[in-house]
Amino acid sequence: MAEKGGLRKQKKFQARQTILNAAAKQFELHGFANTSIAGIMQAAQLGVGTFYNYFSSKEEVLLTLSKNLREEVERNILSAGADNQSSAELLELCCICTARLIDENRFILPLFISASEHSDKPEQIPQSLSPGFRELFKKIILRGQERGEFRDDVPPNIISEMIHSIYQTTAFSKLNLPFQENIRLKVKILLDGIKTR
Amino acid sequence: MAEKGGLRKQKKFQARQTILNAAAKQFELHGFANTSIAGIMQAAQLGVGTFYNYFSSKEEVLLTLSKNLREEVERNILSAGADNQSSAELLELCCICTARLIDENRFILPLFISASEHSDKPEQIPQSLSPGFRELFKKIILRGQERGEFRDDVPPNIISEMIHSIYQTTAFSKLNLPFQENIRLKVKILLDGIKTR
Amino acid sequence: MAEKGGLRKQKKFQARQTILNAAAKQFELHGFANTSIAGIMQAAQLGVGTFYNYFSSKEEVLLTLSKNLREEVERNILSAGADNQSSAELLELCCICTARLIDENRFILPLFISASEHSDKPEQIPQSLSPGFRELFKKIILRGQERGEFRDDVPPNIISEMIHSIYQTTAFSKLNLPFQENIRLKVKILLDGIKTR
Amino acid sequence: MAEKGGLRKQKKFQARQTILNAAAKQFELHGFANTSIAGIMQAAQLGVGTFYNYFSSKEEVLLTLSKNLREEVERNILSAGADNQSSAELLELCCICTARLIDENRFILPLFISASEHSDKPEQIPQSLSPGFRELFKKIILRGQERGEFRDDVPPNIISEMIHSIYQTTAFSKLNLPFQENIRLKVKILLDGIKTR
DNA sequence: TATGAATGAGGCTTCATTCAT
DNA sequence: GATGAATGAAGCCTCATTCAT
Repeated sequence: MAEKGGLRKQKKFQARQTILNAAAKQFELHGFANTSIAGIMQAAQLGVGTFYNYFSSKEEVLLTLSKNLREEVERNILSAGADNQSSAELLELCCICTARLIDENRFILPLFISASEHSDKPEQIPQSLSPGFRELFKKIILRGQERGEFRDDVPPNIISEMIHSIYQTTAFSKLNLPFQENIRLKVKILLDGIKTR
Repeated sequence: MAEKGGLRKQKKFQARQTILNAAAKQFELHGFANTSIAGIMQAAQLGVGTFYNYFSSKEEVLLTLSKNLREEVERNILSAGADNQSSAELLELCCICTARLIDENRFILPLFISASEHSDKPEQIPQSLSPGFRELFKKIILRGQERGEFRDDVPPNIISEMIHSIYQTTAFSKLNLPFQENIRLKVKILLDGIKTR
Repeated sequence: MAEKGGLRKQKKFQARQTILNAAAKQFELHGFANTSIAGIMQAAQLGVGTFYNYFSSKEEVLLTLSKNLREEVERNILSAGADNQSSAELLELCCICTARLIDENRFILPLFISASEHSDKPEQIPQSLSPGFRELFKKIILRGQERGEFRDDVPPNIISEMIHSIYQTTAFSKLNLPFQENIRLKVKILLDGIKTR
Repeated sequence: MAEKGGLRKQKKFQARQTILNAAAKQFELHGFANTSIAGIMQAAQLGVGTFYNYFSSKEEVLLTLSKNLREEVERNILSAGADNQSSAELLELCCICTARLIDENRFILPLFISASEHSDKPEQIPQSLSPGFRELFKKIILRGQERGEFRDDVPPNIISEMIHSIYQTTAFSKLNLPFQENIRLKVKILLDGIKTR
């Protein structure tokens, strides 16, 4: 009985996952606005109606996708932190680690940047990937400022926003440079810009 | 007869302008994707059909709006340049000037960033506001590198892309800080990050 | 004064003619349904509004064009008739003469055939070019029947309708045969079919 | 499950049929160009959107209607042929049989004749009903010419085109004569015109 | 009389959402 | 729970027609 329930739950979970994957794919291929629920479900090889057994809107799918990614990013970043490093080293480490994760899930980033513009229900869409991992950056920056490693004439929020912006726009970069390398260079400039001299 | 033609032309120009203004307003309020042509024309207090006497699509309106702004930005930046300044001063000046212009036309920036994602006809929408003013930034950066004022271990393209990113994302900033001040702080960090020590 | 009035009248007549010509051209190029009044007036190099100074609808233009052609057809046919010919010879002559005229104004024929199907106001469109020249054919057929030259077990109306049909459909013929020759052959069959043996 | 699928499919087929019938009716009543999709669906007592579950355009409906009829015409004609008849008898039989079928489906004929003129997408509309049944006529004519029953100074193509034209235009006849009788008389003339004496 | 900008009705099409099976 | 046909709101666009100049 429990087994059966478990199986059922698993099956349900499977369909949900199938939809999420199909949606991610379609979003990546055609963009959020140009992806219809019918399109997602066709890609998922499931009936249209099934969508509503799991989600109530396209926005919710996006939300879920982003939450998943965000959680993974955070998990990775948290596991990377160590205490005996300089704040600059720590921040660089975090930035590079984040770059790698984003690079492996590029499709989601553009979505976050612009999805709120696309949707009829912008209020349902978080402004960015940041909640969580932005916090982490801020914590490191604060640490650096407290230790006198980073300048403190600029609010930490500004700095973390600037890091954030690097990720957002580099995802669209037309320069002939790998994403992670591009990020690395920009982070170098930023770090030099905030280190106390 | 010429008078008559002139009057007509003037009125036509006015209507066009009315539509552009209404569109800008609506785009700003609801985003590009969520703005309908009917909505624009209602805001313009004109019939729906009139729209098509002036533009063939929403995309064309966006294009026009952006071209107008871009031209103004360029005009302003070009007139701002002086020769006896340090490259850092020059770059800062340009950045601040640009910030001011964008601040006064905020509606257009988000559009440029993400409009291509919104539209069924992305090919008709330029990727960003940059052509022109990005070039200017690059020129100043190069000048700085040649004079030994700026580090040259990072390609100028990367730096100008970074500047660009600052504008793009600051437009969405949720921080409790005026746009221009926000930009100013970030530019300060960036400048300190690229100045040779 | 009279001169002036005449001149004015002439000018008015000219504009009207310009519109008719432009309309004929556009009808020929794009078909009746796919031709807009704006399109006609653009081809005529005249303002849209001017159209309504001369016609009240596209249908009326078609009507006028057809009337003009019909009148020319009739004029030609009437001038061709002679009395000492056999009815068969006369009918053949008329058919060939008509073929020539239609061949020189091909554009109008397709219109007549299908225009009534296209229009919102079918009642305003004559079913065919026939009124007038169909009458003429009927007269010749009757003459032939009275003289015993043509079979009389078939109503003249049927025969003239059959002649009519030859013109209508041959205009669309995909066969590799000149229009007039094609008509000639069909008329030969028809004549042999109605001659008394 | 299979039952369910079957039931669904059946219902779907029914809806499709309903739309086709409604469309045929509307086409017949108002002509192809003057029939709107909304009109069709209103006649079908179905929602407008439902149309697009079955067809992608009015043109496709027409195409389907015509294909159906053509297939029926061909089926009937083919089953009518016998071998021991004279070519004239055979041709007459075919003509009358065709007349009957067309008479029972009058709406479709006018469409085929002129639909290409009506539509924005003429390339999608076959030029006429003929492919198939025109070929059949040609075959009979050739047979007659080879056996010396029909004149051979006129190409078979011309003759079959002439037959074709009879159907096309008789459909519009204003004469006070039943369609099939009208056709019969014309075919008599034609047969007498092509029989060798 | 000539003009052409303004208009809105009307057609087409898409798609999120519902609901009966 | 899975399905997919049905739906109609909503957007896009065209175009005949009007009217002020």
